[in-house]
Amino acid sequence: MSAPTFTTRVSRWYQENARDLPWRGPDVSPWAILVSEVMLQQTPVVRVVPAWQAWLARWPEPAALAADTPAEAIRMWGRLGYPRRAVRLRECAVAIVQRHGGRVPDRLDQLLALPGIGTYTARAVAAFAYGQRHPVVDTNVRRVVARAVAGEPDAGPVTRPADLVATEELLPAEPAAAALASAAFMELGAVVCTARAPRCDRCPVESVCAWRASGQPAPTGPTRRPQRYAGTDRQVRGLLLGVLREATGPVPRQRLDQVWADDVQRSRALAALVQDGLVEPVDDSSFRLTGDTPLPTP
DNA sequence: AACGCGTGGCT
DNA sequence: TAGCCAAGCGT
Repeated sequence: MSAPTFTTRVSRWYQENARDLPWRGPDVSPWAILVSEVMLQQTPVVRVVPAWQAWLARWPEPAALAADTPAEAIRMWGRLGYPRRAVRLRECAVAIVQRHGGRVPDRLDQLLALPGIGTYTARAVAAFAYGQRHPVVDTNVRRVVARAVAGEPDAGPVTRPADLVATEELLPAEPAAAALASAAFMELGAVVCTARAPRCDRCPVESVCAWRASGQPAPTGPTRRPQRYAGTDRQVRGLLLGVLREATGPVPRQRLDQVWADDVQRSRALAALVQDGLVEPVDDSSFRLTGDTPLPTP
């Protein structure tokens, strides 16, 4: 398999089969793309679409979000999960205003320095919002490259420098074509070369896939320990936050006490929410989302 | 470097 | 049914 063949096939497949996702439109701002990338960190596309539209209708540019409270960001985040992302996204907007005059930066190092923006998201914004030639490597791309190029059933759990190098070698020289290829690799991993049940009969590179050629071996070695949820602090945090999100004023501690019986665990979870900037005490007996203000009396 | 961090749909 | 999983990041 040559890289041009592989990349050309996947790119052509993408141009004919890409899902019509709203952040892929022609007039989508860098800020809107950044917001989509943060929301898509560990949250499925179908749940992100409506949240993204509502978020941008309310905060069409970074300065608007920066001027609002963390509490409103947490509420708008809804049930996308990992609500620390909402707080960081607002902090990101503040940093964009302070450091970059309210415009999303186009330099990789400046993007990486923003809160909540890591290796993947920085490269995704640079490529998809600004058309730069950078390898954009997420879990889908790692899996596609591991299978099709290396012949391995799956990639490692984290992005390593070697993954960036391997993906960079697949990119066309021309920046716009490289960005399109990155989107195409991600799409292929998301809808065809999936983790559980790959649809090889619909794959544009089945005939050149190293994993397919070697008989599609199953993964060996230690499988990653599955993430538990029931009974964890995360579940308790979610329950506490659910109450605070719905509240219109300070929430008495007694009401929070009702969401979880174990005092030690509940207190630990609440303290962690405070530590993470999601929640703050109002006085010695009540709490609210950070910066929340009571509804004005009509 | 492994772990903590939400949520809901799918098999 | 109860895991398993989904465009990661920060520590």
